[in-house]
Amino acid sequence: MTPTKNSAELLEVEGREVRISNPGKIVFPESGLTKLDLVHYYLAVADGALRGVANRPMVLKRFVKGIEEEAFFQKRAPEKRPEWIETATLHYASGNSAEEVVVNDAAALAWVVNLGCLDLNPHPVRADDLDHPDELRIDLDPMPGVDWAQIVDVAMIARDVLDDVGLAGWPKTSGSRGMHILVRIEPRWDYRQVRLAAETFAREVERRAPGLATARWWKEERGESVFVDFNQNAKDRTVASAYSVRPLADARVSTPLDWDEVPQARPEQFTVPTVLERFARLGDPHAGIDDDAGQLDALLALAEELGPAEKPPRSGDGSSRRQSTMPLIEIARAKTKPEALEGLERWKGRHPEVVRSLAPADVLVDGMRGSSSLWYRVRVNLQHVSEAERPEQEPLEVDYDPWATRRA
DNA sequence: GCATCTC
DNA sequence: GAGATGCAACGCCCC
DNA sequence: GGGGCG
Ligand SMILES: [Mn+2]
Ligand SMILES: [Mn+2]
Repeated sequence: MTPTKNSAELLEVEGREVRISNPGKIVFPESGLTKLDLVHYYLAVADGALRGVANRPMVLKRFVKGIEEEAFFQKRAPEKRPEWIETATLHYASGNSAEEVVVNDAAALAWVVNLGCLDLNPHPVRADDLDHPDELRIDLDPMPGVDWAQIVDVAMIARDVLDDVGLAGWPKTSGSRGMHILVRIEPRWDYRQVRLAAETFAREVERRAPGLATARWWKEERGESVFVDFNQNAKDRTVASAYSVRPLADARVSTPLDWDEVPQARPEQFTVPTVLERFARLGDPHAGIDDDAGQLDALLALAEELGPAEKPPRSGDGSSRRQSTMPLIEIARAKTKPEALEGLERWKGRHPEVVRSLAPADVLVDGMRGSSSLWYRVRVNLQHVSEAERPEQEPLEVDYDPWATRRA
């Protein structure tokens, strides 16, 4: 008799057999959570987790060596898969397509967790209508330095705006630093229209909460505010779904809330162990999310009323680069964050008088996705520096060329 | 994590 | 049989 | 076609 492979666990889930390889493998070194712990978590909250992903194609984000190692994305469903795994084929403007996994039951949930999936990232459409989202997603992204209280303030204002345009919002922590508000809509509008509705919504939140929230695309225009990331509603963009475990040391969960919990909630309260207990006690606050579907007419009418968003100024010279609305200079590009920040410190040393007038949000440090690896860029917004004192763009403090090897 | 390719 | 490799390539807006 | 954004 051939024994089943060394150290695998065969689970029976709703009459289907799911093999969990390396069940004792540690996924979260700090909290000690194993693969099998995560399978048990997802099965315990399956009613809620499936409400977030059922009938939706999803991108697989696989942490096959735990959260400390880099994950990879996989759009196409593995060719070898149980016959009960459902899929949907997405088509792109390029002519390419991808047959993505659709998780519709607890067994499929266990199967994707075994593949190394942690957070689940479904599209805002259902498999039976891939061109018309049934979910508008309000993605509240705090810029650096923004505290939780400000996110809550923006969320409550967002709720007022939703109310005014006749829509119901379902709030959850993102599991990272921000919040998501899900809005169930009738699948009557295409991606372009849903995104326009989301952008209009974002502009209205900014109008009602100036300084707290922003709908500005360019980072240097945002300041210390909550970015209402309307672009998350574009085609081929996904969001971590309800009850997703995020790849942070404390195993935080994107946790559905009731609106009356929002003011008191803190993201770090909701982790795999605490959400297990909470779900057993309260069930899913989003249980009613599919009972009603809203209309985008009011938001699209407002879009018409407001007209196009303010366009950035034409670049005066002949260069084909966007001209920033802000006096922005680039300081450094480097392979690592410390290297980039050293460059920033040297620059500060040379311009002490300028540093005194900089606001925290005037220093922009971004991780950039290069051809293969990550690199870092530092920019400074000189808006608070008097024109006479503004240093010119200088040669970069550190100059890393992320394409150096491949361009040759 | 796993199928697949190469030695 | 052991070891290496691939697993995404988008979409949007503006020069 | 590329930069910036996610
Ligand atoms: Mn977000
Ligand atoms: Mn976002």
